[in-house]
Amino acid sequence: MYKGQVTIKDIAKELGISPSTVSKALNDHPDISQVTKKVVRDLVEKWNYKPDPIALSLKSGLTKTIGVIVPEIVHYFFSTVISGIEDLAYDSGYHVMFCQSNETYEREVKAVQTLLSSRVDGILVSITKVTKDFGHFRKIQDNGIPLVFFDRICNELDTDRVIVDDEQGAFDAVEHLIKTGCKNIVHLSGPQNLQIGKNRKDGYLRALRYYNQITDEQNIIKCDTREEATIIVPELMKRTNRPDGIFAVNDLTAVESMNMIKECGFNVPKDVSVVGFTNGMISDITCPTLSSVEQHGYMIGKEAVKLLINRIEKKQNLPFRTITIKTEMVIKGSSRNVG
Amino acid sequence: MYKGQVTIKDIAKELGISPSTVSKALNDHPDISQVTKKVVRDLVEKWNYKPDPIALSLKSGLTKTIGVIVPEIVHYFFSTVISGIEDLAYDSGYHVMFCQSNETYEREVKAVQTLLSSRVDGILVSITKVTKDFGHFRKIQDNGIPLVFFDRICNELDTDRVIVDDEQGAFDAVEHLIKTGCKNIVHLSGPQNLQIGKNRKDGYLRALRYYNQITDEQNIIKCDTREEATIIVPELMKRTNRPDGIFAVNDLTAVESMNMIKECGFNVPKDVSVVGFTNGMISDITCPTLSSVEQHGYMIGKEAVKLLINRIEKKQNLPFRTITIKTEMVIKGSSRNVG
DNA sequence: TTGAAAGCGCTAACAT
DNA sequence: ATGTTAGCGCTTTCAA
Repeated sequence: MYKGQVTIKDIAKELGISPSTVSKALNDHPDISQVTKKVVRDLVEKWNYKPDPIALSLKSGLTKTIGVIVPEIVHYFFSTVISGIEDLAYDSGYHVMFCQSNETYEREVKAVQTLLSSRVDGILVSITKVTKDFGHFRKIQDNGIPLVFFDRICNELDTDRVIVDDEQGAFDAVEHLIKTGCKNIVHLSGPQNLQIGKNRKDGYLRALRYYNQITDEQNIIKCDTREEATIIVPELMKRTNRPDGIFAVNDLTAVESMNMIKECGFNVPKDVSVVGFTNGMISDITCPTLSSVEQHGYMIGKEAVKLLINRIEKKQNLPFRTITIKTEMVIKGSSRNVG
Repeated sequence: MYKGQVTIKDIAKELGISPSTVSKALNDHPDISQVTKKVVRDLVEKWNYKPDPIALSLKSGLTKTIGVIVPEIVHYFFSTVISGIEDLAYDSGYHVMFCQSNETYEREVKAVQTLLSSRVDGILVSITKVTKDFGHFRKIQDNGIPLVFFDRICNELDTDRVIVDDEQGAFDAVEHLIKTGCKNIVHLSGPQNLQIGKNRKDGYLRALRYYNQITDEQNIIKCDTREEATIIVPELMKRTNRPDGIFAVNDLTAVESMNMIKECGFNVPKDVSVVGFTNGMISDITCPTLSSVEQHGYMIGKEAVKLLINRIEKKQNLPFRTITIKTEMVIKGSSRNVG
């Protein structure tokens, strides 16, 4: 406690009443007379008394804090989700504690321990690309702490979830490529242990089938980082059946693909159209600008918090819910325009 | 408190000893016998007892939490700083609570209140572009809470600080431009109420003078966002004394400048060299890649936490320190190579 | 060597 | 309408 911090006792002593009367007055308890309430409130105002949240927590067992675990905040998508989380959480009277897993399993486990040990009231998680064991998340549930997954979810646990309509988003992206003339579309895919990786691939495949294009396993390549794109895309461009469209699982991979295509002497979008996923800041600053699937990260963050706080504050065992956020195909310069 | 959470009382009861003995045993108090300590530790292990941080906080008055206020985490620089903060803080047994000011004064004030009301042990701040009144920060100090500014500092308050050697970084950038043949270098500057804006301008001017180039007020233009660059750079390119070099106050402005230059029909770096500041992720994915000044955000975060924790844990009134982090000119594709 | 009791700031059941 | 008391989980004198 910081020196000089006013407590309920100080107020009580000054007013010559008991601490509990002060407490009740502040909580607008019906027992307390209007005059007393007024006197108390005035002094509270004057002395700028603020209840100690620590003491409150000790009494209630609640910390009014929610924990968040994300892979990396450098990614535009996660930073927008975090903004959504922050805004709604603070508006709802909750604090937020962040941990980055840095895409490693060990850090993710450690983050869970950290949040658990600081007694957060609930936890929001987007898992790493490499998480295959979910024991640490089960521990959260065993502790009776509400858990909500967003974007990169875990299917093995019963929880609330907020997901992006990845399958439809991917379908829309590939449909756009097909409608603008692409006949040989490659999908640079994410890891298939992540649901989002699978769903985006499924959307890609559904679009090809829907428009009677041939699906070819050779056209689905695991490639979801800049580094991988640097190696893989030049190889693609050397194929005899060179792709005329690329649907990448994220913006960064898409952008690096564009760069590689240009470096190989081809034009984007004339020779090859490229579409990314996220519609982040970088998609606006490349040349050409990158057509991409908007994910509405801010809204995902808000919905996830809403679900979590609801779970924290209602005692009843509500059934688990999964909220799906619609995507939006944003056409920019890296894909040919219709017509 | 979550149901089933083991307390010191449970341990005591099971072992038929008193809670205070358990407490002392766990804190390795010399009074307690080795046998008792062993027995206590074994049961603690077995029952997975963890002391309640809330109770600890109430006793000690310390929350082992530090608060951080940054303008926006979507910016690469701030997200790297945050990573540094997080890593060192957690390793030192502290939790971290983030707030974004979104570059507005109101949000910044609110963030201070939020952190103060959650009783953090210390606060780390990088101020907004528009902050001109510092009463909210003074309040932090009045509460006796250690405060450390980083990057965007406040000069009106006596505090510890971690800053980037912006002046030298800017000097290096402009020196590089001069040495590679630029004769008419424009500086797209940041707001001059921020020390970093001033320092980068000063470094720009010092380099020009050092190399006997003419300094011209017309060549210093307040422009530190993509939007501004979209308007300002095309105008620059229409000047009769068209610039052959641009030193931008940040990467995003630099990148947008490159795009505008290209759109006006000129080549980067042949006609105009461009250098940014931050050396963030985007500087690697543009064409050409962006030459930029590396700021070492991760290290800034670590140093800031070090300073803060030191201040929190030492009772003595140490003199305030300012740590300066060296920058590094990273030459890439947007500036001509020497020779 | 161990235990009893008080207290951190607050609330709430139970007096008065 | 107001006060007393106990207790949240833990530490820390002080007493045994």
